Amino acid sequence: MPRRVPLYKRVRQRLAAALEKGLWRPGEALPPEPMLAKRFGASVGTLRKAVDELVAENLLVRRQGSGTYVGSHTRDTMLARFFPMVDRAGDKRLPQSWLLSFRRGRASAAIAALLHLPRGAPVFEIDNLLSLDDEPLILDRIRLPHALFPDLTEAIFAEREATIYALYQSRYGVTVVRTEESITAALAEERACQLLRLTPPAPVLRVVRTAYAWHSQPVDTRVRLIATRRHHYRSVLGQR
Amino acid sequence: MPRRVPLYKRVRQRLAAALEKGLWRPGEALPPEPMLAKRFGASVGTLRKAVDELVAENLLVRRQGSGTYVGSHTRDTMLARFFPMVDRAGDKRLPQSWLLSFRRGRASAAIAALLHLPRGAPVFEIDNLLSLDDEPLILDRIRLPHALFPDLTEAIFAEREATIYALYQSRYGVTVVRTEESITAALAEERACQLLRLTPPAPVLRVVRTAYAWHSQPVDTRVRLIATRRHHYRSVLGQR
DNA sequence: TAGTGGTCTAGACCACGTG
DNA sequence: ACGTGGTCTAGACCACTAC
Repeated sequence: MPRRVPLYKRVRQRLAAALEKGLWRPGEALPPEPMLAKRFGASVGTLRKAVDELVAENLLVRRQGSGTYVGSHTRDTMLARFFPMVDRAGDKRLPQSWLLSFRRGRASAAIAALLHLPRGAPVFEIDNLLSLDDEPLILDRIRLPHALFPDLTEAIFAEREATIYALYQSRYGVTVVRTEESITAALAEERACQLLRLTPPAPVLRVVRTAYAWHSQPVDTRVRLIATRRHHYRSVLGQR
Repeated sequence: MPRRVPLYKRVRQRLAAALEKGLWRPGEALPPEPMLAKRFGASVGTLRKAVDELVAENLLVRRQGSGTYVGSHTRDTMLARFFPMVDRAGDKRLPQSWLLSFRRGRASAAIAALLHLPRGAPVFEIDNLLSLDDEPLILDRIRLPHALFPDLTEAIFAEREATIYALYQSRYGVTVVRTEESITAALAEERACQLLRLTPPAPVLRVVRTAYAWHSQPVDTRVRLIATRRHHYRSVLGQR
């Protein structure tokens, strides 16, 4: 445990806290750097070092000549940061989404552990099918805590304008910053084969994905079956 | 195309070129920052910004009070950066390696494309089995270009002291900085089932991994079948 | 104790974007 | 033309490591 916390780390923390509190909305510009530096009692150089870290974590975006902005979940950031599937040519495109079912339920032991909830806590249970070019690609079984999304309804979910994460951010002030996925190989069950248009015995990727907001707060978790006929999961290890 | 390249970017390039040339060996310390700054005709602050970038890419490692060192492939870096498999508890351990076969061959069209070689160029063809706790986990079919590893023999490969990437680095001066993996689901063939101790029909992860050195120079490529009985592939998307 | 990288400052000038 | 972030400098002091 470091006794002495550097000034730029403390500035970083205070800035992050202000962002989390919603002091500036997603997409909105922060005050100019000299003003922020004065407010936090630091030099511009030190303030910049704090901002550098938040930019590296995609919480802030710098635009030279214009300003520093609060990061927001657009289709582009979604595709670049959270959608791992590429086609044979290595290209990415956002899939179409098809809502299969929307229910209220209670968290099982496994779901409760992943979402850091008490067992039996109310959750939304959503089944969703993602397709590219009318070919089914991903079957999602999503669970999200009632506590974070109190007034969510099937209509709100189905009629969202952008991605699911963008809905979390714009309507509930919850910003997903990281997801963790665990990938195994599995044989698709009969119903999954029908929905994904596969003929048994069909091997699929079985991905358990949990999304987190700041402070590693779990936002949603899903079990995802992926048909890798024409697309594959791309993973880059090492630098960058 | 930027007309004006910032000084710290030019310093970064010259530093990276010196590293690639092997001016300092992996694990060796660079000269102190004030001396490097003077050599490159920049202030210490600018030199530090260049070093920051190379540290972020894992090419350099800073140790306060001691110096700045050339990064080297230890078992730890291997595990942390290039080995994606974790057990149920989320823990990682390096697997044992078992050499199945070592041959000389010619690059097929597919291999040649991945390794940026002319078709038919000489390559080494290595089959390798990775196990954890005497349970087979990964079956690797590795291809590497003769050109990069001219005097490689089965004995040198089999009797290496550390990891394969560490061998590339210490004996051939080739440092892997990035790998790209494409993951699909597949059913293991009969021989793969035997080697991985699976009973058909057995779903496995089929991973095509290509490793790159600086300038995106391909170093090796492998087709890897992974049995996900007790371990899964962990992938983190978004920040960090 | 000497030498290393880590933090912090103050200020000058540049490149870019917006009006 | 103005205001923004981007680059670059010079120097002071701190924290850590090695001897």
